[in-house]
Amino acid sequence: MGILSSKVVERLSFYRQLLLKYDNAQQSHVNSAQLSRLTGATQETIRRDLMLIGCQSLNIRKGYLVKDMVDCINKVLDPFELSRIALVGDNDAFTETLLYEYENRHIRLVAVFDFDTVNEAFCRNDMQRFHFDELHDTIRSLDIRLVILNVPGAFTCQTADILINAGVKGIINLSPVHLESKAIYVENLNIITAIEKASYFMKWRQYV
Amino acid sequence: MGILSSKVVERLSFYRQLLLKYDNAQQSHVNSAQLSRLTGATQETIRRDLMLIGCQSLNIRKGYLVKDMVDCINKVLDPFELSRIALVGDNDAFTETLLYEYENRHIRLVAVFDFDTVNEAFCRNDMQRFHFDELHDTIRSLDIRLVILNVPGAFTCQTADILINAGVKGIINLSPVHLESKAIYVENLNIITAIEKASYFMKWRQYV
DNA sequence: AAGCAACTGTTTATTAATTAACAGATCAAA
DNA sequence: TTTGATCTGTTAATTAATAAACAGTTGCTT
Repeated sequence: MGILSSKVVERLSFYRQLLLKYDNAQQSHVNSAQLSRLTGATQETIRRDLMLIGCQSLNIRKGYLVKDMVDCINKVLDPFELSRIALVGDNDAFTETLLYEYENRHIRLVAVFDFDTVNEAFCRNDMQRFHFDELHDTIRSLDIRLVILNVPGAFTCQTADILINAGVKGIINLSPVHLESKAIYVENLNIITAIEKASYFMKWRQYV
Repeated sequence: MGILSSKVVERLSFYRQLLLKYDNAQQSHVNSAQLSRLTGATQETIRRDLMLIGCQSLNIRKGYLVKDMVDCINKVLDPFELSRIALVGDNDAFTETLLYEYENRHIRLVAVFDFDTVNEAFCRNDMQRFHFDELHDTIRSLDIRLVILNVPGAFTCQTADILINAGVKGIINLSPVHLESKAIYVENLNIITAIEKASYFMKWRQYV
């Protein structure tokens, strides 16, 4: 199977997030119409996405088996081995999410870097807190490849340099300064752009 | 001029963020090749975007006048009147960004809601801190239409309900539970999806 | 003032993504 | 066992987005 497009990967991630809740609710099957209602994607898009990853319905009248679909998506999205990630610039909501809500055995938050002292509320033996000063050395010694960067824009570039220099290969950049790199993978989630986009479409669609 | 596509709006926001730094650096002109290098978009895409909003180069040999381009983008992206926004679930980096880095006279952070007590570091007379208990009443009395939702997934839906009920017309959802609404504008910036996407492409592009 | 170089503005072509359409398979009910 | 409703899997059509191509204009240089 070849590489999938960015949009397909996004949707697969989204389907799985929904299905994991479904699974807990003892719903054994799901069809494309139901998924369409939950996701906003059309039925055809969903079936096509599943076709691309070789996920087939075994019971054509009831739709897809939730467990099967999750397994198929797991095979595509989960890294081969444990991926240790770090959060640079604290955010209680993210920390809580990554530690307690995101139960993916293949991806785990192992370090949080901040200026502040330790926040006792979020301490586990498999997750440690560090001061910014320890950034380079800790990233290197823990062999962290993927980092969520959540610092004010004034620190974005210098922090990114430290990270790349310490061996990081992917940055999810939540800071308001756009990062661009050919050497590593960068995903910019720019809050300023999000606000301006929201304002624009709220104006046009006359929600306001 | 008609409504622009989501991608064009995103790029315009991005161009402006770059140009505002350019402007400070006393660079009077910029051409599409330079912008292309900074943004990753092709020259043609950039020229086409600018054409769409009626932004023209007055000096065809030097490229676009930075000031003019910013003015053109302002006209398209900035709301007619002051847009008061709120941050629900604190995040020091975002608060700092929105208060001190994002100097847009048309969009202003006026309220932060959190469980914690006041963080003295971020207090200004035009921005106030509130407890979650005050969410509904404060949103309504301050007439806030756009909110950044930054809470753990367990609280996403109930908080969104309160917000919508209080008159909010747009939510930028940073929590790990997808929101979908036909009544209001929703922009999901899902950190779980971002992580899974990054892992996927890092694997395929062999950055790891 | 003539010629050249640089960069835009716009049209046309190409590629990507989404939606529509429908044949085929299978389960359920009568 | 037959009929029919339902939902998939896949191909074809449409739409959206990007990239290429190039004519046209202007300023700079000689």
